[in-house]
Amino acid sequence: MGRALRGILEDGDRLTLGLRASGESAEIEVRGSMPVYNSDVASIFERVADLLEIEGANPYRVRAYRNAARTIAALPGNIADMVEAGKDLTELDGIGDDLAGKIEEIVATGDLALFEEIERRVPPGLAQMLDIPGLGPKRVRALYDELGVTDLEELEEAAKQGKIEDLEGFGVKTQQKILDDLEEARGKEQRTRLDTAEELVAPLVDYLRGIEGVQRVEAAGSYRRRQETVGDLDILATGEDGRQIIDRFVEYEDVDEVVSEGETRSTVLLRTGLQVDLRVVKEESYGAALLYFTGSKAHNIHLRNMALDQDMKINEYGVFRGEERVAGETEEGIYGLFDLPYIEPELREDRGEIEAAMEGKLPQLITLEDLRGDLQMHTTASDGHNTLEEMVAAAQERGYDYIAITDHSPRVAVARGLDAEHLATQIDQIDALNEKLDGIRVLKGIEVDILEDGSLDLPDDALSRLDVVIASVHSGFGYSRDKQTERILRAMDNPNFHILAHPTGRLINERDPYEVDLEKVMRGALDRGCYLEVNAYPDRLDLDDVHARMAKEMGLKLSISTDAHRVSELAYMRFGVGQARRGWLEPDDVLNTRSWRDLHKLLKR
DNA sequence: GCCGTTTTCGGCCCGACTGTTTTCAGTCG
Repeated sequence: MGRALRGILEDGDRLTLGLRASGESAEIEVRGSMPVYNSDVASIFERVADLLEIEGANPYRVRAYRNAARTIAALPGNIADMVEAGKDLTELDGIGDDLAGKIEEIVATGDLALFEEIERRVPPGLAQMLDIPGLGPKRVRALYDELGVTDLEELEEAAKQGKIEDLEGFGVKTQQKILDDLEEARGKEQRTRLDTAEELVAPLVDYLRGIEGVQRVEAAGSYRRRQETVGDLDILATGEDGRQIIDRFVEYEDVDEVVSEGETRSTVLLRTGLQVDLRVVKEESYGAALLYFTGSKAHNIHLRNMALDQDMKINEYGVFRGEERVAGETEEGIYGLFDLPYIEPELREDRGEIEAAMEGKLPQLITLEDLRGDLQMHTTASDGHNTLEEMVAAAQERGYDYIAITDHSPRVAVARGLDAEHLATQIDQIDALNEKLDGIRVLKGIEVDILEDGSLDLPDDALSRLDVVIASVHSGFGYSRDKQTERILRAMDNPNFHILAHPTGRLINERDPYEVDLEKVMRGALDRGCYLEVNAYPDRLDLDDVHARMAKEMGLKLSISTDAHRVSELAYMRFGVGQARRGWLEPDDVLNTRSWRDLHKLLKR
């Protein structure tokens, strides 16, 4: 097995499954069948970049590896399949002849000779030291050269012995900070889910707006781009006296530690450990600062390069031609300078949005208001917390034209799934309810389990009575990619199957997606007249943005549904819409933007 | 290592804050 991939596979299911399938030694089985994923290639390139940087290599060469890693990680399709199909990899952003060759090498061998070569010169443990805030490539290099530190353990040892403070460019404070950060890293922090971030942002933004002299406050960064998780919160405020605003900011009651504070920016840690960066600019720079602080970094760099081509310069204060300030009040004004329409924050990932804007081909992104119904929710009949009537009342309040009630099937025993008999009872209840209702239609549905062999967990004659059949995988997460893919396609063969729910099964920060060939699943859905779901539940967001876009490009329509288990969760729709927008989806790409009449036609197979 | 309506060579985004520096390097976003 490739050395570089060993770390990735070690604790995953793939290795175990390979063993089970063949009964042979792991070495042979894994080498013969081991697929290479985009994340494998991206992670090798990232690690090469880290080590090259520590080595003091040309920074632009380092950047080339990072750009390539980013490009590959964001590809909807599988890079190994592209190699197999003989596609020209140099057509990808930031991939030239050299990197194309290296990708082919990784796909063919699972490994990269260059990577092993660098690892012989630079201890690989040094790369982890880059994750310590305040330690960059130069300092890591110095720690290695001067003290012989090669990994985090030795780093801690050196700091405890007080060896670091004596190094040139280091001091007592730096040494103590390293110790503190190592301690904190043991608490294992991860990125914060978007819904958690929302809870923290709202009161903080309120507080900032209440500070004297503050004109505007906006949460920017990945939060504004509606990324599924945020690494930190970037908040922009406008006002004349930055120092005064920052003095009040660091007094916010939830601040645990002030990392830095200056005239225009400050970084603090909240008690949850979440980092918050506040940037204060004058009102005239609002647009430029919002653009800068919203990112993504790649989007900004792209724009700044366009500015350079036209002898202009973009920074967080405005756009300048020589000394003259030519824009900066609004984001629209800055985009307008380049003859571009406004680009929505969710698109700003440098995944082709600037090119699309130039050609006038930006998508008209779906909004919350476009949705006319919600196609997945649960009631007390299975594992929901509210009754059928309560869910319907809440949906009416949201102004929906229809909702689908989709309780679990029997297989999900913990959820007290409905058998055919209980389902029949619910069908009668819904029929009776619809008689009385005005302005909303309750669709009879189910979230039926896809069993191990790809059959569905309820008899066809029960399923055929329903308006909407959502099917999903709740077991057999460890199946091989091929087996999982076949299982799902087989389930879709059932003519009652409408929508595949949470298609990868991932739980953000908790469970990785199961192995499945999504492209094949999507192709299969297209062929059979089935659809996939963007599950809006903030722990799931499944499909994610990249795969939602992949579906759109294949012409496959998706539903956006909350999977609500209580009335309050119907409001999760905003998270699903955020992912859909990041995936470039327009109203027409989404099933439940349609009237029930039109949706009903689409569900006929 | 990539890339090209000015370039196949010579560029490659830009500024704030900290700590250790006495004029700035390193890091970060």
